[in-house]
Amino acid sequence: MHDIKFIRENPEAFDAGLKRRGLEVRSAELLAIDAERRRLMSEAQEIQARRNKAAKEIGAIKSKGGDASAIMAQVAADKEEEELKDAAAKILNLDLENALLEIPNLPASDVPDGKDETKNKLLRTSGEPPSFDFKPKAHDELGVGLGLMDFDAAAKLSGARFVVLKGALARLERALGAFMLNLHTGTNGYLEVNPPVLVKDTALYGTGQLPKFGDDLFRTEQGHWMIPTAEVPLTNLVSGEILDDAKLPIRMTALTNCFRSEAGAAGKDTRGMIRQHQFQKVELVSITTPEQSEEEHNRMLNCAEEVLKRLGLAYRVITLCTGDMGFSARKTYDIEVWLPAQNAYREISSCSNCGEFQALRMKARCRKAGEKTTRPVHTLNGSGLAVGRTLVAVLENYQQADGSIVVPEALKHYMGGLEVIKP
RNA sequence: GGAGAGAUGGCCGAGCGGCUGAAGGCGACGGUUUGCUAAACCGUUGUACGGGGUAAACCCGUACCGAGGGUUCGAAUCCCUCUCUCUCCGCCA
Repeated sequence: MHDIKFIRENPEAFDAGLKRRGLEVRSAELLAIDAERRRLMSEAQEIQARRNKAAKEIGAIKSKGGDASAIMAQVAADKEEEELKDAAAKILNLDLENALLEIPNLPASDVPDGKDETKNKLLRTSGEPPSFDFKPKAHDELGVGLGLMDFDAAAKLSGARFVVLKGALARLERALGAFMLNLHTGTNGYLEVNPPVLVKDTALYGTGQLPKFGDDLFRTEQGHWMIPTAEVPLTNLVSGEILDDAKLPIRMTALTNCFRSEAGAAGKDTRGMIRQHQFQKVELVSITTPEQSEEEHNRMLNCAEEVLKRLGLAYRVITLCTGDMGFSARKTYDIEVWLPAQNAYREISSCSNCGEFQALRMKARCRKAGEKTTRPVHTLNGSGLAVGRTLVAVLENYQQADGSIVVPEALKHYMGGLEVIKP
């Protein structure tokens, strides 16, 4: 959420940021509401101060057995007026908040401008796509061929966009999750967290999925929402807190299932495991001071890249342009892994710096020891990595002509020493 | 699911409808004392919003004692609703 004070002091910068996102300018409209609401608030407060004083006088007079009816009449009139102003101010406060909640974060100055993904900027590539002396198969063909990946069974149980993994592939997914978690909790220094995957509205408002994107989520009959990413519970862990600057950055990681309705993706990636309603993901979340967040963003990106390097997978990193960034982000790097069967790089991680945007929504602040003023923290999140898509990448990149899969060196230990997955 | 108890500041804990932003204790911070440590003593110690101040410091006002309503000239204190926590019973991975 945006700080109305910032908009008050920097209306042109605010509008310029919205324009870069391809949106209409809003500062004039917001500031008009703001001015009116502040006027009403201070008027109501003045009356309240008067009433508080009068109430004390009444108490004093009555305790001496005197007659306070004159003051009481005045107070009654004041009260009526105050209630009117209060009610009006309350409505405007809500109007303002609702408007602010629906406005996305402003892009950082170094984010490339552009309407859509065609304007994203390549940052670097790493590794060589493998060459095959046969036509590489798609991961779903490989998995089904091995008899260890079953979309029909999943459809029977749950419908489209689900999968059943068995045997060595089920284990491979577990191995990938464990491998990533070990890397991040070990050398990368993240704290492992096992959070709920069902959360309340407030958590989703905090990270920005609500109020605008409820359609992308699953909701239980009891009113819980299923998390679309562990970013939601992990980041909201600091909601409402005032953290000591010295304790930052806080780095957390979690392996969870993620649930997405894929409402807007009808017909997209219908084959295979690329786009599922339920998938596993290892998430990285950092909570930092405002000064630290940019450096932390790069660090996080490196942590995610390290997973692919150790798995020996080719990838590239791109900086998303203003038009392709998510709602809460001020800057985002995507990592795309090479998929031989698609002959293309496909997204496997997204690392975003949200600046103070989420912190303002969830009232997460920090403070230097000994200082009075609090500041909103900065929040960052990134996939490290999407486990399901990593499994897809391993299958396609490590496939052999006979349809068997070589287990990457880094995973052998997790696979109980298994070298090759074959039927 | 049934029955009961509770929710107060960083923590513990008191609180008659007005003198309570909130006693007391602990912790933390600053200081005095001290060869060092310990101890003792003194002081400070919430957040947000609005206004003032170029800004930091600071000053004024308002709100907040789980949340939201209500009663009252006046509510942490009375009433209603909700949420959460705890205990016991049942069920259960």
